[in-house]
Amino acid sequence: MATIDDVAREAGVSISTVSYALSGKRSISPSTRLRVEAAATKLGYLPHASARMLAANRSDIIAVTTPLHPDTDQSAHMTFTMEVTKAARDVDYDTVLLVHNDAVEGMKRSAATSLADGIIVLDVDAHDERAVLARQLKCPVVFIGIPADTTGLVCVDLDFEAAAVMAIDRLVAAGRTNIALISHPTETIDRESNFPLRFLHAFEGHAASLGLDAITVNPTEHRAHEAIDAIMTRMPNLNGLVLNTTSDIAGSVSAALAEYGRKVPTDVGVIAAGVTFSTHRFPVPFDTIPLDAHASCTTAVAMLVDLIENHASLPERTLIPPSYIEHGSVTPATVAKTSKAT
Amino acid sequence: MATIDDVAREAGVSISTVSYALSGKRSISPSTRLRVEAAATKLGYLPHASARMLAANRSDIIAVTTPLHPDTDQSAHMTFTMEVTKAARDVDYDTVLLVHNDAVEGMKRSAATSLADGIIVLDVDAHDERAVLARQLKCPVVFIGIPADTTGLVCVDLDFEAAAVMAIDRLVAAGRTNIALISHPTETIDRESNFPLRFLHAFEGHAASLGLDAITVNPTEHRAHEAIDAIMTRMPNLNGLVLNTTSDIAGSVSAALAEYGRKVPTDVGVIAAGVTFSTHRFPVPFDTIPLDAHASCTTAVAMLVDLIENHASLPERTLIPPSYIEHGSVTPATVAKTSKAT
DNA sequence: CTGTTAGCGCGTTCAC
DNA sequence: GTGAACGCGCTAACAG
Repeated sequence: MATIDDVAREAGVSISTVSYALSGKRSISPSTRLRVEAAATKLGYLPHASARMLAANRSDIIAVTTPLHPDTDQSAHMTFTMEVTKAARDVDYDTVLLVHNDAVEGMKRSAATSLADGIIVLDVDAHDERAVLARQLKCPVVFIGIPADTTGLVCVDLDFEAAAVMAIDRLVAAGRTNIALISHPTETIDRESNFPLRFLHAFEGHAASLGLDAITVNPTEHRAHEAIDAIMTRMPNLNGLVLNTTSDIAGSVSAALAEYGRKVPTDVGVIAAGVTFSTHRFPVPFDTIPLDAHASCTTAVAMLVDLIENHASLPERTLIPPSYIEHGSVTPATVAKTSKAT
Repeated sequence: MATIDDVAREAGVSISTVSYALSGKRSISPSTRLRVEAAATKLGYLPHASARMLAANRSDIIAVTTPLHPDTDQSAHMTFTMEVTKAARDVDYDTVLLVHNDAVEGMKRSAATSLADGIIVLDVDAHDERAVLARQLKCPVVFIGIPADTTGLVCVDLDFEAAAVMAIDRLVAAGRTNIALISHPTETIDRESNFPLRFLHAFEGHAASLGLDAITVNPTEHRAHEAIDAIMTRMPNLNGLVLNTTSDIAGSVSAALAEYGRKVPTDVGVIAAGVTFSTHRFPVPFDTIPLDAHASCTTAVAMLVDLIENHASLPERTLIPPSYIEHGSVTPATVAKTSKAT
């Protein structure tokens, strides 16, 4: 409501003095600054958003594209969108949402009209059309997720490869060398969503390099039973299980194992890796290597702001090192019932 | 990149002619309009967002506040946020997200800086601080959800009372008069989230008016077993069940009933009412009276735009009539095993 | 170094 | 169909 004019009048100074006093872009004597600040507070002055955008040639808005694939976990999208928004607010940016069929058109529009200063891309496919677009836009873009070709892009993600290695190493360290992976449903893999494949390949590669004959399964259902059936058939002496899959499937793993008389963690050590959901509410909580939305989004936003404000030159790929959260679902195979490992 | 100046020069007309030709706010002779349009297309002209906002004194942006209560269903939030965004795009508005602790401050900021033309409020509590704020803001606000006091507000929601009545009537029509309601977890009720209470009260009121001694349960867990235990103890001859609860609980109802040897729909007819989730993936899909995010959000956005563009005077409460989707979980009690009802 | 004056950014819209 | 005055804040250039 109040304009910079009102504040200037109230403080008895010129408009530009108000601007400088409030932005701090030039030094102003303490006395006048205080008067200006007092006037601004008194009048509840906040600069008109569009006027500031036009004059400063910046909107302080970040656009977020979140395509909604029917198979992907809605709550995971929500988490990332919210985390980006919170991270953006922490550095004084707002976020506009560019949804699904509007994603590509929205990116163009946002860049062409200078609606947003930069763009965050979520839920990235291996071959994502938004990657092609990002290369032609002069508007800064940061991807959360890694497409197949990262040339000329800036991408942030959990180091899924390291997470897969960490999961195997933890199980092996606990003496569990008959290991299986339940990966994502086939429909997700088929879409070439990028991280399930990265995890799967790293898992198989690391297992092979250790001489383990680990097996992997991609379920078609939304519960674990089918996957566990397949695993138990091929590997009856299973004692380590890695879950890089949906919460529906992970949540029913304990029940599916129980049908074979196998318990977690005594018979089978279980690690959920590269997942956004928490296993707190599961019958048995699992050790988790989280796909930490907070970390990814905070990093991505910080990088985008660096691009916007400093025209920074950033690496194509920034991989966030995995962390390990223990919940007691991986105990040493031989002394499982007696004590914790040393 | 291209400005209105470039288009004017390219088309050989004045700036204002370009503006009128493209906005359609005044009639322009077809020949010049075509030249202007051709020039605009050729140059890929789109008006600079902040310039248009400043000149038109409208941002074509709608703010959406979505506080994140730890107990509420993330995917439900996602659904509503996305539906609002899609509905807004359909009428040429973008959406900015105002998140959680930022919700109240964000509403003030958005209104004071004219960042957004209007505000949509999601996840409304019975006593929501945002209702108080909305009354002082001159910025149009529409609530999706109904707070206790709607004076001076504009609110949209499913008619939960009608949904409760519909659920009971359906069960009664199928000859199922021993009816129980599984309501939301106590933590949600305690927060006075508004709709679970509205549903609960309508359920109890309608049951009483029909002379049924229906019972209601508020679970504390995230699965149905506890609730079913409580119901079966008090009403061993249960034959109708209404679910106005979370997807976790609804999803385990069939299993919990099975522990008492009761099957759906032969022994117990089940209706999920006022819920956002789908029961497609449940072991037995349930008849559903959906809390249709699409309908609510489309209506809310249409009303908000009406407020913004026409300063419309709208009713405090707009209740969306419930609809009923059959999945075969309510069959007549006496002929359940033989045929469908007539 | 502090404060002021003046022009700019880009569309919209009113008056001619 | 056109010229020009806005809308509001930022900032370079200038003066004290």
